[in-house]
Amino acid sequence: MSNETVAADPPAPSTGRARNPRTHQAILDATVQLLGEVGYQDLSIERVASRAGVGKATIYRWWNSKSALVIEAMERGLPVELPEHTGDPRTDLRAAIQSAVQTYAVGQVGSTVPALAAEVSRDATGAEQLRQFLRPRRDAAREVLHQAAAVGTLPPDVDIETVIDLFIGAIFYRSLVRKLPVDAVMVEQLVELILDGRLPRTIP
Amino acid sequence: MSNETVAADPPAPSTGRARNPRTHQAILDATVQLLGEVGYQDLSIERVASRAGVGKATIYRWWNSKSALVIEAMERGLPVELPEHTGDPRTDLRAAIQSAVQTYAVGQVGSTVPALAAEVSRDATGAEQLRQFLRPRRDAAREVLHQAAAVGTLPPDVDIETVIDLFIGAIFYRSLVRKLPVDAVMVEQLVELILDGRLPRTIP
Amino acid sequence: MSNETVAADPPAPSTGRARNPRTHQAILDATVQLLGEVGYQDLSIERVASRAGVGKATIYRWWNSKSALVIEAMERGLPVELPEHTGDPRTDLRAAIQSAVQTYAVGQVGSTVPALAAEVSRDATGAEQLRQFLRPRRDAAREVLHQAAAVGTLPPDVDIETVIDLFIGAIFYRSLVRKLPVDAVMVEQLVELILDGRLPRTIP
Amino acid sequence: MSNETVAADPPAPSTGRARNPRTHQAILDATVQLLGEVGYQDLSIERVASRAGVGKATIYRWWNSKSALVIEAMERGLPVELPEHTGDPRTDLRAAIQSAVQTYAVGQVGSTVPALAAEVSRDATGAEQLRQFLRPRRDAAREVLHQAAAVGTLPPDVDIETVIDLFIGAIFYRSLVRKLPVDAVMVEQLVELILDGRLPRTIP
DNA sequence: GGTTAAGCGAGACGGTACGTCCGGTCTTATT
DNA sequence: AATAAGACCGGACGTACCGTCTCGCTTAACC
Repeated sequence: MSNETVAADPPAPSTGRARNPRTHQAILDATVQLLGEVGYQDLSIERVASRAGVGKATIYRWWNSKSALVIEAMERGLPVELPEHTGDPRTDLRAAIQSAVQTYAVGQVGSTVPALAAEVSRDATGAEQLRQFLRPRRDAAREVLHQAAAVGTLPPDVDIETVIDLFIGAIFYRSLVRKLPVDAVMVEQLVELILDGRLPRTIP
Repeated sequence: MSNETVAADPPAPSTGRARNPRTHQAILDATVQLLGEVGYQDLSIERVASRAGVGKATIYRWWNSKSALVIEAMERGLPVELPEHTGDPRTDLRAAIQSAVQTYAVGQVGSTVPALAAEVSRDATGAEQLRQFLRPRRDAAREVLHQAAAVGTLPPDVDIETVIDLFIGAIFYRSLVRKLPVDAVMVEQLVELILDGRLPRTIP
Repeated sequence: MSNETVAADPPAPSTGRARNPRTHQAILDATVQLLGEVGYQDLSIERVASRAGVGKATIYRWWNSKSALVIEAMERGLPVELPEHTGDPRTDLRAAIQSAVQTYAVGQVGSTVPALAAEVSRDATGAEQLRQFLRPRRDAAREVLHQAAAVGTLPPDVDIETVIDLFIGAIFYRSLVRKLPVDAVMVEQLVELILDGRLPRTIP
Repeated sequence: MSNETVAADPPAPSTGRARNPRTHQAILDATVQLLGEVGYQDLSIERVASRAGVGKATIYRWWNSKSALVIEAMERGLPVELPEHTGDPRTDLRAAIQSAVQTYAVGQVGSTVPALAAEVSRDATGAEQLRQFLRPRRDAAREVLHQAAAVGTLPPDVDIETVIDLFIGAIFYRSLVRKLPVDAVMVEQLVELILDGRLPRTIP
């Protein structure tokens, strides 16, 4: 269901020296480190190579762009944390939404996504890689909503993908575009919107 | 209501020659042109200067970054289109949402916003500029929702800003991050969610 | 009289598989081809290997430098053409000088020699290889001059090596350094200088 | 009579900031230094830039190849030493030949010339630059031989250019191609050849 | 209305990074 | 054991821009 790798590995070579796994891990590690230290914009292939003790050409051999490298590095180095499943729709949905807040409004991943989105805007392959990267982040939420629909907490024909876009989009947009904090109140507003159809209210 | 200029004008010159308006317009025009031709990523100050027939230093004198230049150019060159006000909440909200779709999912502006969001993530001044740029885009929606709350279509204590984040976020995220189209169905889903508390449903 | 091979053969293999003659010929052939197509400067080991269908390491195993490879390739692939011996000193000397013109001012070999000379300037082994490569080219001239001294056309104590340096040097320098053509007039001037002690004259 | 500059300066810019002479001197100085330290082959534009404290692009702006840079650096940094003129043909010719020995068989210039000759072999512009670089080195010799022809020591119709090629070629070829030393004996052999028509003899 | 400071074009400049090529060395599997 | 294939580190290539800095010219603003 999830992709194995995001990188566009060149056609499997039938002969020749095998790919050195240590080298590749070093590159991915260096990428994650630099992402945390200087951010996506100031991360250069040259610095990754130097940090990893690797030739630039080795990086270009296996990844054809900075975005492809960063996506794979984040996949392996910053895995999605899956909250436990209780079975109670409200509890589980709240956990899923809080997980999205963690991802987009707190962690390293979120602040990198706008740059990736911008970078792949003229690159169909990159766009697909980005989609595949985001997919597992949505899986937990999807499962929770499926469960809720199954037990009747949500209507059976609810459009789950759009519901997910609703709360991830709100968190993403408020945090990364408008640069405003996303607090517990907003999480609760989103939970109530989805489970109760109650629009967000201001606190009196 | 909106800011006059986004640029950080240098210290007021007590004497000497004044800023040449023709030069500035040429720079902004060239920026809008290049934004359409090559996109934000490949737009360089050097190309803008060359296209505008202007020295690079003149650009740096009046704008301290590419993002500041682009924001001002978009403000002046790609003004927000304001749909007319009918007084019917459903009609007006639908128009406001469609306007957001136009902005983020169709036009030149939307595809630039992720890049701006990424660029200003480490720059408080830039973040404020971006917020001010986005403000007028929200104003129409805010007014519609105020009106709806006034006539009782929405609860009086509805959190209008969060409602706006909800539908702009969903459109923005689906279109620009997930690179999926935003169609009329989704617009209707958003209208019904806000006015009827009805979660999005799949089409049977 | 001439060396058998210029290459620094690795330590004599006491056991194991022997050097593959087909492979070696393919390498030398590819080298001669590329020398003609792109010249010495742009000839790379990588291209030779690819053209010959051979691994780079195989080349490095048998030749320790590009110059060694090229020298051996030219020895085998572009052999010196020896003019027939008539016994008449003037005819034979003229033929020897014309042969030098062919070598240095017309063929593939000459234009490679400056590059080799430059390359081996800090490499004693390479210098010796270059000397050995050039030796057979001098042999014909030496024999002609010996014969002339024997029959009294030249003084018995003539310094034959220096005489050879004189005419080869003049041809080499004018053609390859000054990039000027070497014509029949100059050949005759050299013949008369050596046999008659007549300095070169301008044509009236 | 001599060229003013070898570099292919871009068309004189009528406007804009003036070329910084200190920067250019620093580049030429660094080139001469590195030429002495590592030789032409291992001299890279990158090292010159780093040594001179200069951006690579600045070098490429004014010189379009390594050879053009090196030629101009040698012209300015390793000027030809002119022996004094006595009026006696034999003395002056000996001095001119010894000067050629200094240049080609001892100094930094000579060992660089084969590399230059090789590099410009497919480049007409470079070939012309090399010719112009060599010209002043020949001027002293030319004047001496003109003088000798004027006073009757040489035939009036002597082909002076070819005579110069003869002795420079012999020195150049023996020293740089055959890697043999050029001693006082050879100088005397060349003087006697030219002034007396006496072929070189071996020392008994 | 003459003086003068600033605006301005052009572009030089030191840097950083780009993406590519090649040099030499080293595995790996094949022959 | 020699080889074809090719991964790998490192160094250099020539180019594009960055943001800053002169130049010399032009022109508006103040005396």
